[in-house]
Amino acid sequence: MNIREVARLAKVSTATVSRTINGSDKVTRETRERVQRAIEELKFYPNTWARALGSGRSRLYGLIISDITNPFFPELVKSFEDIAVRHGQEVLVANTNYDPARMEVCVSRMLQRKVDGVAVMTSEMDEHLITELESRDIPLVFLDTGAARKLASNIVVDYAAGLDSAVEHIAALGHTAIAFISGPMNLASACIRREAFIACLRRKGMVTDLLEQANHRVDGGHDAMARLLDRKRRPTAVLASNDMTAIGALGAIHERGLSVPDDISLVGFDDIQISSFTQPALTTVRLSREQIAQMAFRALYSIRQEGSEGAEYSIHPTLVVRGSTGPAVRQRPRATGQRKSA
Amino acid sequence: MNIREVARLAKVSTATVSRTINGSDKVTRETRERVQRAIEELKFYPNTWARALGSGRSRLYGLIISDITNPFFPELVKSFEDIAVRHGQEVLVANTNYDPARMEVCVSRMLQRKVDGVAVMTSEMDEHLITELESRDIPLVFLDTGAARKLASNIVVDYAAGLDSAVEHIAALGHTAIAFISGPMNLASACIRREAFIACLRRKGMVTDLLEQANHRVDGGHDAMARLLDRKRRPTAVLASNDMTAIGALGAIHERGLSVPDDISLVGFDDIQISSFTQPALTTVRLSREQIAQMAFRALYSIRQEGSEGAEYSIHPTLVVRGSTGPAVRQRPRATGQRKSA
DNA sequence: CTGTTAGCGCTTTCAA
DNA sequence: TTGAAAGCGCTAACAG
Repeated sequence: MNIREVARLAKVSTATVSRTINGSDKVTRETRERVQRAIEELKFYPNTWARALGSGRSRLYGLIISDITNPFFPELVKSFEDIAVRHGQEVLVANTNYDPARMEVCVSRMLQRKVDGVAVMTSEMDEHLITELESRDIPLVFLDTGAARKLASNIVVDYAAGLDSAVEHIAALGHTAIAFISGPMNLASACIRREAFIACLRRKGMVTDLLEQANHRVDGGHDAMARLLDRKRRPTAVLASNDMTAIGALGAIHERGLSVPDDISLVGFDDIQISSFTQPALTTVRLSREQIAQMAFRALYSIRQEGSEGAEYSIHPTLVVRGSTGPAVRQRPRATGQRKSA
Repeated sequence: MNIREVARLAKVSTATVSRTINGSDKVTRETRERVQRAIEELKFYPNTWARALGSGRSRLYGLIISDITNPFFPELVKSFEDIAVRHGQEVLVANTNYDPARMEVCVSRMLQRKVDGVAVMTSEMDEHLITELESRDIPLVFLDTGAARKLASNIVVDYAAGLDSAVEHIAALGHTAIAFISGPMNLASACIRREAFIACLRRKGMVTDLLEQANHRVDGGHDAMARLLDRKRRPTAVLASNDMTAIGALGAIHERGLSVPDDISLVGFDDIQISSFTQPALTTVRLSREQIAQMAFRALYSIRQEGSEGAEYSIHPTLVVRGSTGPAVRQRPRATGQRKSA
């Protein structure tokens, strides 16, 4: 069944059916209604492929992420999909699995499906693949990578502000021995967070020797925390580069029979779902995936549909105080009474 | 740029280019190579829609899930996508958000994109929408819903076997007061799990009065566990209908100052990622999403590409023993030494 | 083995 | 406002 059958039933030309489908205003209300009745009667769904072929737009956006099983991404994907569908577009999700080589496959998939734009929400990217996309006039949007160009926008996250608020919070609670467990140093965003932390502490005139590196996963956080606990100078507060790391750290602390936040305060970054369900719930810096998704979609949409140029967008993470942070003064006898601080 | 340009550069007809692209064996090695060189030189990516239009197959499979932010689904999606891409197919993911009304939108999206098959991995489905899909000869595969038909396969999970192994394990540890926190009773799979538990306990001649209902989310598990702990007859072991519920229960137990597994043993269901990272790590019944995804894809693929009929597939969950289960005899002095049982 | 050509279902000028 | 008809890029049947 196709547009011709609808046309026949409605006694109009295929062009008129097409116009009706596309909401053209050059169709009499009467004709439109007749066509619509025919469409419903035949339960006709226009073939999107044919539409794409004819019109040159696929109504499809590509979304490249690292790994959907990384808790950071599902919300992002969901929000992106939501907005896209609301705008009558579809989404093609592709995982790179943190593997630059797979990035190639992803890009080729996007190219074959002739997407109307690609949101690259990962850092495993290859400059030459990006060029590939750009040379085909495909609008792009990045997360914290590169600069805005003619057809490419960039969403920059103000990590520094996020880290600052976390350090402020911790410092206000009287902590001075503050540690940082970073992510892998080959990841740009992990470096930025680490640098922001160091800068912030320096500004406050604090020592910044309590640094450990991990891998942004639970196991890495666990091991890094164990190393911190083995130091002569132990931290009384620990910031982690992301929540997964913090959750690993939490486990390591518990294993030593220590308490959070009585013995050690802990702050994460991202605010993934499970962070509200740990024991205690994690104080963390929220990086709104919904906001990122919205910006990313708008960025692509405005370039592709509204002819705008690429722009720079910025996102400010915000501190979410929950149960894992408390005063540094645990020596006091009434320390246990200060457990709940959220 | 299109197939014609490639043809021109390679000095062959478009048909030959097409054949080369599709790996037809009726092309001389020499010609094929010439064409391939042209393709690379022009960085030509065949337009998938035109291909779909011409051939009648979109090389696109639909995957309908409840909610990508539910930890059960990401792995499923990823595995499905992996297999699909490996077979040169693409995947269109759609979330119903547990809302039968949104199921309609999902189905219509699938229809418009002319997918080659749909994996319906959720239970919010509407019989008439399924009919809609079936009437268009779209291969389907369900998870625990309906029976196999001409163009529809069904993957059935042997919940009973899974629950059995969990109860066996718990019983072997000497527990007799075993509770079950079920999922929402409007969810078919939740009912099956609950019934399987009851049946299993009956078979062992145990009382089955320790039942609570929750919602398959962390908060529900927490509250249900709290209610169990308020009972005169307290359970020494608790099985949860899914891991989220168990994680909520874990929190509730800790809040009362009780220990897992010393005071209460806990078993989950599903084996989602975080379950290995709770404190203690959760003993649970693993329902392999990878297996589900593989079966689902194979089911669709064999119907669509190999002309098979719909079939019934079955999956057996398996027990994963970790730290949250231990002997019921916590009165013994050496109880603490038995903490780690994984 | 290769080329010619008629579609696939829809969009979009261009006329009417 | 509507219709006729020429593509969009590719596939596949048919001819050679």
